[in-house]
Amino acid sequence: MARKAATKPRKKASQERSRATVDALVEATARILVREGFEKTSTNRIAEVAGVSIGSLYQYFPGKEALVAAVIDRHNEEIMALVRAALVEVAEMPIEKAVRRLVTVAIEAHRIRPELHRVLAEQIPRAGKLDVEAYGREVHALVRAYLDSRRKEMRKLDLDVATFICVSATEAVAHNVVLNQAEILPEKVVRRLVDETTRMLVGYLRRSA
Amino acid sequence: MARKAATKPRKKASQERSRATVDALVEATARILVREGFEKTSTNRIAEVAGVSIGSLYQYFPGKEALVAAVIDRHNEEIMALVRAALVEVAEMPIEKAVRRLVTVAIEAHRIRPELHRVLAEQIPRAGKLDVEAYGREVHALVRAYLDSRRKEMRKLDLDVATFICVSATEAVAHNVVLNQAEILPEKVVRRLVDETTRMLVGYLRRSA
DNA sequence: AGAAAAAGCGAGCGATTGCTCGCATTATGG
DNA sequence: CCATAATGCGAGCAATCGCTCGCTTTTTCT
Repeated sequence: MARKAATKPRKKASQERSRATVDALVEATARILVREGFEKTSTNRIAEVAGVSIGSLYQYFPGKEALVAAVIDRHNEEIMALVRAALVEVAEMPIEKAVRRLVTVAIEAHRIRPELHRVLAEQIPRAGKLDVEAYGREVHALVRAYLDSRRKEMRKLDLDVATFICVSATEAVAHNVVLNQAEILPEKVVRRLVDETTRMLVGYLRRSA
Repeated sequence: MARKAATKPRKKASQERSRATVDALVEATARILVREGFEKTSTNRIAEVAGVSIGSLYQYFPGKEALVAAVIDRHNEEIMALVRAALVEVAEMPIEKAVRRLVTVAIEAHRIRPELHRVLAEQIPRAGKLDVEAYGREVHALVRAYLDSRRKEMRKLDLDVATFICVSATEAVAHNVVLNQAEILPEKVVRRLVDETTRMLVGYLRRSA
């Protein structure tokens, strides 16, 4: 609180070409994470790959964690863009169609950058955890709102519990589909998994036994 | 292949008190992981906390990765013991009871050492990945075998796909229950989650639409 | 008892890491 | 056109890391 390093604001926004520098640094971080792993991701290496000096790096980022956090945020934002769009698109659909769409999107979202996703999932640093939780809460709220709006088509259920379970299950299937089989994913199998997951969720949400 | 360091077998089994040394090292690694995080987990620190010299550490473990892998293995083995026992216990039960039991055990298993589980889940090192996959395959095989034995009570389904989805969903719920809410877990809510998850899975597996 | 093997020790090496600071280069605006 | 700010630079320091090696202590076996 007291000090803020007057002469060296450490982390400053950009006005001109500095934007490019920041982008290059984040992009380099992502590439190194994917191609060399988290352990090899040092600030010196990042600067080198980005074609930027370490001095410049520290003008925009307070440390390695900040770089990695930026990569994570970028990736999460891409995913969230898909998810948000899907939830809007789905707002007026009946649950069967909606669930199918959402499950499909969940898998697509996890497939945006499989290798990066894998690294981020497997070698989590430490920071950014709060942000991830924030995204989680947002998804929960959005899905909950949809389920609430379609209450009439469903059995009596505890909205929060149902949302929690549906979101967890969907994420898990998407996550495992991308992480376990990775590259070799016959489109047929994916469709099959979407069908089955949809069946499970719809069966769980609908009225009737 | 060529060299094996004859005078320094590096990683040797134990005969007497050395057992205690190895245990102390693994236990110290776990404690540091939980209390100081993965970054602070250096071989020097591990030796210090274990009350053992670095020299001794390197007599039994080829490096930091091996220590962490040992902790992971230990933890996974504890979990697998519960899971294996549950699957035996459940072998003769009808699906409703069996699923309820398995979901309960999944949550219990994730609760063995919540903080350690969290660290291992959040700050994975790199090694041991193969072992984790091996456990995953074992669970898959066991569950698949159970489902196969109860085929008559269920609708026609692709065993592998159904197993994959059920295991993924159950693990995800258990995982999130432990990681998200962590300490504050009213027993009532847990029961509720078990009930709902069971309902979803049984509804998915049973015959009838 | 004594010798050999097993276990334990820790100073200290070479390498790497995160990061600073003084200076050079480029843009902006009066 | 030049003063001032913004941006970029990179040698190099202090700290830390993983790890070795020569040595002492303890145990085992005869």
